[in-house]
Amino acid sequence: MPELPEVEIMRRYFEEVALGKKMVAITFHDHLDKIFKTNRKTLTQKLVGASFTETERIGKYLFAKLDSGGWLHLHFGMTGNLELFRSEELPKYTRLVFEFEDGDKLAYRDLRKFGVVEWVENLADFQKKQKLGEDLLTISAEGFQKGLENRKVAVKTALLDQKHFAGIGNWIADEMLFNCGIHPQKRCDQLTTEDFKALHQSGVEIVQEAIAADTHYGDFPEHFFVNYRKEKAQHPEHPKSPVERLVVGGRGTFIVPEKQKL
DNA sequence: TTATATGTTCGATA
DNA sequence: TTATCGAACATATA
Repeated sequence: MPELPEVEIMRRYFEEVALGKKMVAITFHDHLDKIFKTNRKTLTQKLVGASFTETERIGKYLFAKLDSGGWLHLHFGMTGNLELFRSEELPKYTRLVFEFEDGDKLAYRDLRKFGVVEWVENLADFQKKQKLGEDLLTISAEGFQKGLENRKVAVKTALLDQKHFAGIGNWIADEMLFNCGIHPQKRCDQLTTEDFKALHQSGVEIVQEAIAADTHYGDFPEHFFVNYRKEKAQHPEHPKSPVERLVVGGRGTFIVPEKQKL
């Protein structure tokens, strides 16, 4: 589910349902423990008895501050999300539950277990160590260009790299490249300043619109290219140029050949 | 049975 | 030392 817009939507949801409420227990439900980069014992010590006081988001990384010190970092991988519940039965694919004093329970769910839950002391240090760039919504057009212009890799591959600016994922990258009429395999260092400007603007617009529309995967504004993001789909503006699938940087990539040429 | 999936990391190679 | 590439991770669905 989660690229920048959906993580932002989850951040807002997290604020609504979890902020300011004391945790009375947390329970773990991943026998591999792969998700928990901080061990169970430490997580329990940090969380139980504490409350969340505020949230932050950088790209696809969500953080919630603890009144006991430090932050909880949540990453949702490819298939993670949050769900408030009160029933005895766990929501499907629940890996961690936060139990609050008012009886609410918040499930961290993640089918494929590519997500991460961990405690971090300090956000700036974490960002540095993780080589996590500035959020796409706040980086300047110049900063955006700087992160890309000298790279020799395919532009799509560079857009997915989180180290210069953070938040773009596979469908947003395709959406931006379609909007700008740029072929995903074009090398970064072949692009013009106009291209970089257009990509930056397009990225910000897509993300803002997706957030405003409260978009979840499979539920996008009608004019988004992602709705035609499958092999042989016919985009209304390009009826004679059916959508083609390529693999770029190991990721499935969709283009309208007539509009995006190498 | 094979291919694909919204993300990131790690080891090999240049 | 840095940049790039491809495989790997775990699970479901078509």
